[in-house]
Amino acid sequence: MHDIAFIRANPEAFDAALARRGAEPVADKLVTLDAKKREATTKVQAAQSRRNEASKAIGQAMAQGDKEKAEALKAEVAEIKASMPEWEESAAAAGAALDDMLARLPNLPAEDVPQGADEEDNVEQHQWGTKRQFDFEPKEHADIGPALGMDFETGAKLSGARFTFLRGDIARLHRALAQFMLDKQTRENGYTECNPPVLVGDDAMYGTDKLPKFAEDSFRTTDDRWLVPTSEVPLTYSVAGEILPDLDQPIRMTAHTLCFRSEAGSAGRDTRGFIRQHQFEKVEMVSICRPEDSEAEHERMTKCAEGILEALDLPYRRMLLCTGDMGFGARKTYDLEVWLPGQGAWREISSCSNTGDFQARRMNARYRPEGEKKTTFVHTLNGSGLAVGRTLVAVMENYQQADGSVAVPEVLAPYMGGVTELGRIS
RNA sequence: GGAGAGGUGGCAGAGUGGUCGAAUGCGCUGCACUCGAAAUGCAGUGUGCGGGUGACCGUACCGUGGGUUCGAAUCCCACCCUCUCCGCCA
Repeated sequence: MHDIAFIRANPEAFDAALARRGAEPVADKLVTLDAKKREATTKVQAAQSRRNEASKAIGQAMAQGDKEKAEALKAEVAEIKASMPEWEESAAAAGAALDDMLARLPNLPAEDVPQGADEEDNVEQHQWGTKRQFDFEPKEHADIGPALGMDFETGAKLSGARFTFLRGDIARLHRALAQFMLDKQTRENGYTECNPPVLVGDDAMYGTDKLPKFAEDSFRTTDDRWLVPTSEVPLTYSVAGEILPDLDQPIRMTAHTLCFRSEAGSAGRDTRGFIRQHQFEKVEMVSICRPEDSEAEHERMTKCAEGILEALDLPYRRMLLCTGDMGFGARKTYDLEVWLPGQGAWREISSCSNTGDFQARRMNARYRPEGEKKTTFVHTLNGSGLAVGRTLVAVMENYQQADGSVAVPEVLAPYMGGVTELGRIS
């Protein structure tokens, strides 16, 4: 959500920033609606003021037993009241139109976000690790998976396309990855472990900018709740409506949850394999911080995600997303792309975004700076640390061996109960 | 799911149609007293929106949304949430 006061004061700058994302200029329309709303509101308030005054006078007149005066005042109030609905409706209509427009506008990109149309224009920041050399032709995870217990057919039998049934040590490895990530985020990176609901109401989805634009990308329950597309939603929304006392330290939360996405716009993309599922697991990081701290926090968060890949010895590169590839609510995003030798491609495994005060405005999350009377909107950040399913894919492809087995990364040993390699099951 | 009770300011808690944005207590902030602290006294202490350079003014908000009324924290309706008991249940 954007600050209408800012747009009113800087219409050209607003449109220019929006244009970087390929959006049409709207400041003019917004300012007009805003003026309309405020004009009507002022009229309503003036009428209310007169009504309140007269009503008090009626009370006094009644107390003094002056019925005549009271009746005269009542007539006056009736007249005032008659003029109110028109302006009330006008104010409400303009306000609703304004809110609706604002709610559908994406966040403005930060200044250092490169201009671009799509992922082709993202800018690589750095690479880490060395791509493994294989003395055989490395396979894609979807080809080695079935023999190891990654059962796409049973997933499809149960639930349709984009569902997978894991069985045996590969299921355990999947669990081990999640445990490992969560432990690292909590023990080393200072995030508080959370276990939030994954069914949430409209407010939580709206506040974290998943609604109204992306309703068709999420699953809805029959009792009008939403299956979260990411635990960013419950973690971030946990501070909605709050006025936080101080934020000397950012509030850092992490959770390992199921995530659900209908993948409505992705027909035909990544239909094979475990990359794009309707249901997947993710360890999420969320930070709530002061505006002046959010840039540093964004860098820190991205490093926390990178730390997981480094511990697993998975080569990756960090991409700074261009204006055309950034998500709706982000003002700046880093994607981490892991190297998949089977596919011979870099694939997104984490996305860390600074949304600035965009979500905070929607969900009214503020804090009071030390010694100040005014409240300020917080900044919110979210990042994957990491997508568990995709990390499993990366481990499979990077740690595969000539016989189709997969070695277990050393750091996962404490979680694997002595299993050092995934072999064929039965 | 059934029955009952209840949702008021940071917290506790009064208020059941008229200067109520709301008593009182606690907490917090400032000032006074003190060498300092405690105790005490005095003053202040919610949020949004609109207007004004500003002191400030107006307006809305007592779970949420409607309604009745000249006037609603207070009456009516619907919904949400919490608590107690019963039922069911991992």
